[in-house]
Amino acid sequence: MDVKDEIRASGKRMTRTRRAVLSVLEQSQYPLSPTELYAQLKKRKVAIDLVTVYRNLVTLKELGLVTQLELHQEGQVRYEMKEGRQHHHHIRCKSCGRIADLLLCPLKKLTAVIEKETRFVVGDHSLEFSGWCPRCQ
Amino acid sequence: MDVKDEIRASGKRMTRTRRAVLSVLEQSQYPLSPTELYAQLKKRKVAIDLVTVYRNLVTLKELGLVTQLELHQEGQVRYEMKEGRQHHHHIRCKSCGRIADLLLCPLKKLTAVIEKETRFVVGDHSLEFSGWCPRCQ
DNA sequence: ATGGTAAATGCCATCCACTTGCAGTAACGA
DNA sequence: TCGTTACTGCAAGTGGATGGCATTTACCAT
Repeated sequence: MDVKDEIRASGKRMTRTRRAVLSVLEQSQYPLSPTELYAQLKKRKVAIDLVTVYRNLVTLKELGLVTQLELHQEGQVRYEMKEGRQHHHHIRCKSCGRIADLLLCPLKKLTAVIEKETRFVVGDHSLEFSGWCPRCQ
Repeated sequence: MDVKDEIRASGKRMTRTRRAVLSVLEQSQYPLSPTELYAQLKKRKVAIDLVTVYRNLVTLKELGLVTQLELHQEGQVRYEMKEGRQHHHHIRCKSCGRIADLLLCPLKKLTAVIEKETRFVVGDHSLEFSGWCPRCQ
């Protein structure tokens, strides 16, 4: 089942703009904010409104095709394709803003501890680091 | 060196509003957003502007007296007193928004691994969980 | 191939967290 | 008590994100 079928299966449609949004996300090396994504689309001469970018991101997130993340102190949200990638986290450079993937997740065993400690049922977690990238050190 | 002295030592002043902001933060059981803090102050009949709350929080953070945190998907920032409390994280209820402390931090040993993997120099990290609190399960 | 219907879009206005400018006020050391 | 300057309050401005609504368009049934 490819992306188009997944979209159709939920009663959504594969539109010109949605295709463009997916295409930019697929080709990006790092998670994009709605504004950055919009700028990329403009650069490619795609006619689209920023509002439509936002709405498409919401839809794609609901469908589980993209992951939404918030990086510490950035004050904006970012999206990346989920597509086969396994659960991971990020580190962001405090100086230039560059974002890199971390392939580790140290939290798998932690849920039980937290549930015992707090009596919460644990859902998601969010973990990210900031620091200084090789170029900015 | 008490709080007032720390403030004075940096050339700042201990004003009526700053005292009130500190007092509310000290008595809160959980981290407060600027708006919540403002509401608390109003309830106590403190004459203060929301802008002043924001500016005081910036100052207190710069002085290292309070910690700023952002909880996943909340779209706002929160502050809590640092005052002797050790490094910790939080869990937030997806249903009612209640926030609880986690006394653990599993990341102490992780810095070296990340620095090797990414060649970043690691600064801070941010970790929080969301889930369902006892009352909302 | 075409027409109907509901999803999707674009444009507009709005919301909300947060910031900035500036003139007036007040903390506090001299 | 006085002078310096940090601080405050009010007003206006930013920027990310959302909501309303008329129009367009995807796509399935015919």
